[in-house]
Amino acid sequence: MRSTNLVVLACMTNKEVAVMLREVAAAFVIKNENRFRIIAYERAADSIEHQTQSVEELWKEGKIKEIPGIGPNIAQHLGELFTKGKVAHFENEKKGLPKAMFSLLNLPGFGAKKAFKLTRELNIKDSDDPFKKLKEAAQANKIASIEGFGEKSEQDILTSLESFQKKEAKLSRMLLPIAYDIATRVINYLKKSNSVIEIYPLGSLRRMVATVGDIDIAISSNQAEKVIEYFLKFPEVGKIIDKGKETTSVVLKNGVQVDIMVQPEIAFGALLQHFTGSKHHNIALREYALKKDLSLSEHGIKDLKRAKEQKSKEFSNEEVFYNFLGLDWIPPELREDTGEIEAAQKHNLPNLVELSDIKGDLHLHSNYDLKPSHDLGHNSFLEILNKATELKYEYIAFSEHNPKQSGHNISDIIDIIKRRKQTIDKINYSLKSDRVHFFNMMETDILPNGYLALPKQTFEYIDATIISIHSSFDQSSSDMTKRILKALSYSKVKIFGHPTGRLIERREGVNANWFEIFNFCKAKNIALEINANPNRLDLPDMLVREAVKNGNKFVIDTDAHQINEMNLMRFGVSVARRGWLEKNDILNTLPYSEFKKWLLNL
DNA sequence: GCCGTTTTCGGCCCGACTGTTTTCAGTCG
Repeated sequence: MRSTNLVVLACMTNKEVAVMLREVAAAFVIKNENRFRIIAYERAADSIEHQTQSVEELWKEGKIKEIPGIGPNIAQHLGELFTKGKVAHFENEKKGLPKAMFSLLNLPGFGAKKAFKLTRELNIKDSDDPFKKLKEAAQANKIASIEGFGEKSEQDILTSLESFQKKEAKLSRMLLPIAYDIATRVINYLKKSNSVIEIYPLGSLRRMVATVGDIDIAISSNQAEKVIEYFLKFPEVGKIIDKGKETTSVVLKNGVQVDIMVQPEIAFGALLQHFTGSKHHNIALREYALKKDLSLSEHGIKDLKRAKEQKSKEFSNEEVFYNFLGLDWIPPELREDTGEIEAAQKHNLPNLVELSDIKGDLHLHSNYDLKPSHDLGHNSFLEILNKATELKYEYIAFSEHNPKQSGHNISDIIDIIKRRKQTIDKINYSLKSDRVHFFNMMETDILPNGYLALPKQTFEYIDATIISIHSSFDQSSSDMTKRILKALSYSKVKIFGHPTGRLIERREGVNANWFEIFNFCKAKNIALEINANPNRLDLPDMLVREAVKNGNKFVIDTDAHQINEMNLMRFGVSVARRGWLEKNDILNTLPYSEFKKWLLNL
C-alpha cells in the first residue's frame, strides 16, 4: 500500500515544545508579567516534557487538554504551532528580547533575569556564539563589575559553562539498573553499621524512574556523625566532595556521585517523603494540605491556624505522615501527581504487583542457530531452563528471532522452524516432569507493510508468537497504526513485544494511535509486553497506565539474550507498578495451567 | 494562564542556598 501523504512533516518533539513554552515564560519574567501566568507556562512545559506520548499526536487526537496544566489558551497556541509551525502570540511576546538570552537559559544557575542582564550588559548580539562571548567576558573580568555580580559569580559562570559543555558530551542520566546496583551496594554496606536504623534511596531511584541523575540516600539514625564516618570508609569511595554533620557527598571510584543525608529517627518520615518526590507529587500534596490549613516541608507539618506555633510536627515514618493528612501511604512509584492523592484519600490505591508474583518469562533468546534476523542469544535451552529453575519460575518460553528472509526462501524457513520444534520436543521428552514448563514461541518481525516475517505455514510448528517492530520506525502515525493492526490480526499472535520500539535516551518510540491498538489487542486477547530490558522499559509506564484503564492485559518479559539478563525482571515489574498494575492485570502471574489456556487459546 | 471536596472567581508550594547585599533577589529541587 502506498502512502497518500506526499509530504510528511516531522513531528515536533515534546522537548522542543517544552523549550518553546519555557522561553515564553522567560520572556514574561523580563516583562514583569503576572507571576502565576509565568508559573502556568512553566508547569505546562514540565508537564509536556513528562508525557511519553507525542503531544502533537495527542493534539491530533483531540486530547491535548487532557494533559494537566494545558488549558484553553495554551491548547489553542499549540494548535497553531502544529498547523502553522509557529505561534504569533509567542513571537510577539519574545519580540524585542535578544535571542542569545534564550540560549543562556540552558546554563546551570541561569534563569531569565541573569540571562537577560548579561546579554544586555555584555552587548551579546543574536548573531554571536553567546557561550563563547560569555566565556571571553568572564575571562577578561568584565562580569565582576556589573551590578549584582561579583568575583565569585564570575567564577561560577565559568564553572557553569564548563559543566554545560561536559554534559552535552555525555549521557547525563544513568539507566535505572546501574543506579540501582550502585545504591544497593552502598545500602548493604551501611546496613552493617549499628547506628543505622532505617535506610532508603531517594528521588527518581526510589520511584524507579527509567533514568536516574544522582544517587541520594536517606538514613534514619540518632548518631549522624558516626554514620558519616562509617560511610566514608566504604571501599568504593574515591573522593570526598563535602562533609557536614548530617550530610556528605562523595564521588565513587566509578565516577558516580553519592549524597547521604542522616536524620534522627523522630523526624525521618518527613525527610524521606520530601526527598522522594516527585516534585509534582509534592506540589500537589502541599496544595491539598493547604486546604486543610496545613503546611508541609521536609521538617514536618505546620498548622497554619496556630500561626504562633514555630515548630513543625515531626513524623518518624511516611505512613504516619500521609495518614495525618487523611491519606493512605502512597507507594513511591505512584508519586507523580497523576491521581494518586485522590485515590489515597478514597482508600482506592491499587494493590501493586510484586516481583514475587511473576511466574514465568516468555521472551528469551537461546543460542539455537536458526540464522535469525537479529541477535542470537548466548545460552542453550538447557542453561536457560536451569536459570528459570533458580528463579523459581513455573514456565518460560523460547522466543528466538525469526530466520532472516534474505538468503532463505519460504521452504527453507519452514524447514528451520520444523527442525527447531523437533529439538525442543526432544528436550521436553528427555526431562523429568517436575521441572519448569516451557513453550515454543518466536519473536517475529513486523515488516514495514504489516506482514509478518514468518510464513503462515510455520505456525503449526510453534505455540504462539511475540511480534515486534525492528525496522522503519519513522512511519507516519496512520501508516504505523495500519501496519501494527495488520500484524496483530494474524493467528498465533499473543504478545505485542516492546510496542513503542523506544531506546531510552537514544531513540524516540514510534508514533501510532495507541488507543486503536489497545482496543484491538483487548478484543483479540493479545497481551501488551512490558519489556524489562533497561534500554527499553517498553511499554513505557504512562502508556501502561492508559492501557490498563482501557482494560488491557500485559506480560512482563526480560528479552534476555543471556541468562544473567533474566535477573532484570524487577525493572519490568517497576514499570508495571508505575503504571498502576495489579497482579491480575499481568498474565504471567497466572499459574501454569491457566497461563497455558490463555497462550494456546484453549 | 490554570483549575475546582469551601471556589466557574479567586486563589495559586516550600525552604535552602548563594552571592550580593545591609534586607534581598534569583535559582534550584
